[in-house]
Amino acid sequence: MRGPGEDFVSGVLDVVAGIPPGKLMSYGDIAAVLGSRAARAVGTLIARYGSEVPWWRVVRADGTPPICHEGQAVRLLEQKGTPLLPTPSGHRVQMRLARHWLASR
DNA sequence: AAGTTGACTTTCG
DNA sequence: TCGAAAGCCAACT
Repeated sequence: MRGPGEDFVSGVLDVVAGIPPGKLMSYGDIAAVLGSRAARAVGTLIARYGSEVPWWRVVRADGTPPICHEGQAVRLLEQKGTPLLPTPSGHRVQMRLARHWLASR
């Protein structure tokens, strides 16, 4: 899938859109699926073009939600039934349970 | 073409 | 467990 016409942006959006409800993926994981380590680029692209995809299902590798919309992301995740873990600093996602594996890693 | 930026990751203290 | 620094890659100017 992802034919030759697909570029990095489309690949990222495609992977994010493919994350099932209740599951999560980290920026690095998405980059890995695309065959790259550009986790930062993934975040930037989602911020720009991810308005139509479930970006709240994409979190950092340590399980903390996106730095820009953490409060909103937590609320959405909680609403979607994602297992959250309360921390002294706020909330954190249990990647160990909710991580969605897709090829590689 | 080259340098800067960024919704990141990992390692060290 | 938390905080700071270095590393990496794609897009933007």
